[in-house]
Amino acid sequence: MLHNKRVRLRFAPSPTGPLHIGGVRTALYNYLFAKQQGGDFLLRIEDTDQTRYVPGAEEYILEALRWCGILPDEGVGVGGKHAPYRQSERKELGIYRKYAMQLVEAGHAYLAFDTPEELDKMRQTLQAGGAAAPQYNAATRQEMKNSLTLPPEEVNRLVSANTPYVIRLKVPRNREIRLRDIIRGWVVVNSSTLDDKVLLKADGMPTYHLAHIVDDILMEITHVVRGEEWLPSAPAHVLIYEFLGLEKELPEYAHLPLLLKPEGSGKLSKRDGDRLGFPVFPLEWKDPQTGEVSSGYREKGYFADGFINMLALLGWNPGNNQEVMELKDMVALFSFEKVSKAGARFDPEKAAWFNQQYLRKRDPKELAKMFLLSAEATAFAPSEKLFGDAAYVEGFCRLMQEKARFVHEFWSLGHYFFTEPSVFDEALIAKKWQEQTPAFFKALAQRWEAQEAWEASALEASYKSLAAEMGIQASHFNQLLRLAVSGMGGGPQLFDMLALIGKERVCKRVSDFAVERSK
RNA sequence: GGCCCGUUCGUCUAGGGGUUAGGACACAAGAUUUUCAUUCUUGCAACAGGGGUUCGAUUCCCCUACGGGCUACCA
Repeated sequence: MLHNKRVRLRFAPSPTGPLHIGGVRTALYNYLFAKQQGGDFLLRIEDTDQTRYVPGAEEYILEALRWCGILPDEGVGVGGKHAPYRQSERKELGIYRKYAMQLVEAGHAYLAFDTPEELDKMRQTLQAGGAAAPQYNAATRQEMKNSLTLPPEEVNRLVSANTPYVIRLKVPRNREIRLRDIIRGWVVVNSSTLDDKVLLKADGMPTYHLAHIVDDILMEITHVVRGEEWLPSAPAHVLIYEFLGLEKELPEYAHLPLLLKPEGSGKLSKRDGDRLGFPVFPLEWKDPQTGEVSSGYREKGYFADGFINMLALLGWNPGNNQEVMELKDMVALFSFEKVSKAGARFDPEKAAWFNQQYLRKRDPKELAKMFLLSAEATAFAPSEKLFGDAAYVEGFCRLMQEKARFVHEFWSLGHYFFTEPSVFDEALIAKKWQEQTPAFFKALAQRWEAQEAWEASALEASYKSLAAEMGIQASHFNQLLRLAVSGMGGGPQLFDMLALIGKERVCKRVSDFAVERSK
């Protein structure tokens, strides 16, 4: 398994629905390693099961990867020298049947004519007889209807009569199969526990087991990185390489730990969806059949880079305590040796924390664009010219990004920057109210009306000196002042906030508050 | 049931024969910020259990328990 060749990895999802975050993570690890090694990352679509095909799923996968910044060098959507990259199209090339027949001719596979009913019956009788696992294997294939038990003339007759048949792998009995996994080390399995896997289905389509190997060989894939659910069948895959005489082409394997349901037990599934209160999909998805909508990280306001960062660390770590890192850092630091073996549940709180970290790093200009697109902003924008003031909106975002975890929180945190506060925290007023409040605030409004330099430090200075002149303790009024202007008790730095909101509105609100509340 | 994989704070994890078992999220307390959801400091909190091997095991081996995956003409 020496690879002097160019490193090539692929992500090969099945278009049976939206990609969930476990799939995104698999794609990410493939991408990270490929890029680190200066190799290629390809996207192949494994649509060999016509019964499970879901319209829109492939487009979803492409868009999700694009949103995440996991861009294929080659594959569906970008093309490349090994096109086509969709297995349903590759089937037309006849490659899968060719390899299957090669195995049959070498005596490593055979034709099986058993109908689904006959298979059912076999499994039932085996189970009734107390067999541990009712499998089509070396022990049972002698009892079945296949090219191993039927005379050659009969096989020929059935084939020319267009009798449906599948091609099965002839798994030898009692052979030790060894497989090296980069993450898990050597995995040893006795071939007797494997069944005679179907390689080519009756409809002429290959199964996953055949298709992915044929394509990996043809596409010169060097590393197979996939979910742990494939580990049990990996020995069969090794056997196929061997039977094809291509042991030398055997890729390196890395079976990734699964992403577990955030609560309860089992692997994270597409069904979990919003039941759990947070998305399991990168993008929103509408089921074409049921019309049911599942939320996505993008639509929930997560930044793609933060999302990817969070996902990368679910099962991998860079070997130091660094957590916040960009894609290029991950590319530099990635290694399969640092991928953990056990499945991981993820913590929605941590996901939100990552978003907060990325929100802090964002340029307020970019945040302003996002904020302006939010539902509240678009609702108020037509009637409020402040939304058109780029510097103002940017200043607002600069203050908000220190407070929020998501852009969509900006509005509830700071709507008073754009609209007059209508709801006041009465409990806080009751608690903080001082006898001199009306007098002080009226005087303050007057002084600020005449304020020349409308900036935070100057405001603070005049505020304090006025209090001193009136012989009162300024700090007792701080929160009330904030409240008079915003309606609430918490927010950004007080004088920064007043500075941005502006003289006219601050003075009016402070004065109105004094008048209203002294009644 | 069978086969395979796994098991360090509540969660994500570092570590690895001798450590005060480290970090992050969450939680709690204190500080500062005039507010606070920020920031800082501190605290809480883990090697599944039992046997070995060893001077010494959380680390290596075995067993058990628990968890997960697979057991389709699905991927």
